[in-house]
Amino acid sequence: MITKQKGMIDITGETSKKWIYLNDAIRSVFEKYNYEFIRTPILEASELFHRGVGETTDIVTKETYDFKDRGDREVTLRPEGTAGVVRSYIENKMYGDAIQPKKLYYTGTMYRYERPQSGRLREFTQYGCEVIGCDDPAIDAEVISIPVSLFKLLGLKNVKVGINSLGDAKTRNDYHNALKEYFKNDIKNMCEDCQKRYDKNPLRILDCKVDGEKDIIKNAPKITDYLSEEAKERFETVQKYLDLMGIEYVVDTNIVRGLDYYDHTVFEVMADIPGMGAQNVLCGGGRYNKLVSTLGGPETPAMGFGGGLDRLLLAIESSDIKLDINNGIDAYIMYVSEDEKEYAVSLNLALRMNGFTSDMEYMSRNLKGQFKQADRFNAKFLIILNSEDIAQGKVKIKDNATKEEQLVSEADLIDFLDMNM
RNA sequence: GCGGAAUUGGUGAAGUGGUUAACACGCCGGAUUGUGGCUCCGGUAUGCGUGGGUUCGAUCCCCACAUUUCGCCCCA
Repeated sequence: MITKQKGMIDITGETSKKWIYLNDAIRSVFEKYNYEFIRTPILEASELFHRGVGETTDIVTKETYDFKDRGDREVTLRPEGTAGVVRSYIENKMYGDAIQPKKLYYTGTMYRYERPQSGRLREFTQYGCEVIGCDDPAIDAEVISIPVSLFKLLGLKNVKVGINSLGDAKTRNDYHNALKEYFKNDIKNMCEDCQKRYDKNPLRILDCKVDGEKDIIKNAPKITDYLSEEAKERFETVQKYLDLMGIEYVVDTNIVRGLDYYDHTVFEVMADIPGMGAQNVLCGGGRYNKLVSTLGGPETPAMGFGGGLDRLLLAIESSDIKLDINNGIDAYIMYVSEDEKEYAVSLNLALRMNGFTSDMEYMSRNLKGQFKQADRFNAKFLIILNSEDIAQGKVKIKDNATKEEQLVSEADLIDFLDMNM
């Protein structure tokens, strides 16, 4: 048997209904925020991610699906959404568009070669947005509010927003050095991972799961102490707008994010939901004012976020949230004889062309079986064909809730269904 | 990439080195000769993750691989 690839999933049955519902909900929220849909390729030049996401990030060094195509081009399956959108922004010269800032949203599959577990797949679906061409802190707050609105509308509780500011490049550099200085003498007593992080990314030491509770980490310098006056004021303004929108958040100076391009505001939304395991970050994002120029475009500030659709679905399911999924068809057509079946075939099409959701028997079941099938489809009306009725130009319709039956003439059938739907 | 656990039919699952691998749900049929959802009865076909090995014989023992899952790393 040929099986699916590791870390990739089939979405079927009940799950696929939830999947579509979530996609609709996401689209609807972005449209209310006046974002424009953008679709970019899944396959991009490898260089885009190396330059964009960062040469030293884990995502690029050990998680990308890199390969050469038949034309010997170095290509990569996108591990995240932002780089491709920014590439498109530059390539299509969107900085010249009349409408600014560009507010773009996307959904699509992303690929990371990781060891899969619950909530972490090799092929996963992300939704997200990018606001390019605007440095207003109110945009930071708007972007943060999007997933918060989405989760609220879906009925998700126990979600926490954490925000932080990474400042500009100088701030990060100063802080980086300050941390190294601070941990210099004690790093040898800390866990193996921390020792690796010390060289690679000392910020990561701060949210270590092994040493995280030790005083040495708790008393470490905080990045907010290294922010310039402007950066600090900017961060406070973002918080002011969040307060004005009534969005609850905590300032968590340990939020770092794994992509190199972030500066100033960064944020995460965590699900505090049992059964979510270690993969409890539902979405994350931040400002990236240098990325557009890094990728060869004009100096252009930008802000965005990405969220995991698969994780959102997990969160919905483990929170026992009932989504308002439209289950059930309008009519199920039942019959026994061949001439009734012939009538059923044309009636079925007529119903569909008139806007009803309908289906009919195809498995040659007996009537009892057809009733069961109709119940499985949650049919509102059962149309039970009978040669004698048909001969008189009538069909029998049974309301599957009230069990009332009545004969309706062929000509009145559509009107009857319209009135009773 | 590192460490642990798991893998029996459509589903949930018992079980054993040896003729037909429980039980339950589901599904199909019958009682009910064209009106069901209760009940009773019957049926349910390439079933023991895949490939090797040990053995007279393997679903059960051994090895490898695959997939899933939990944790780490990291992240959505």
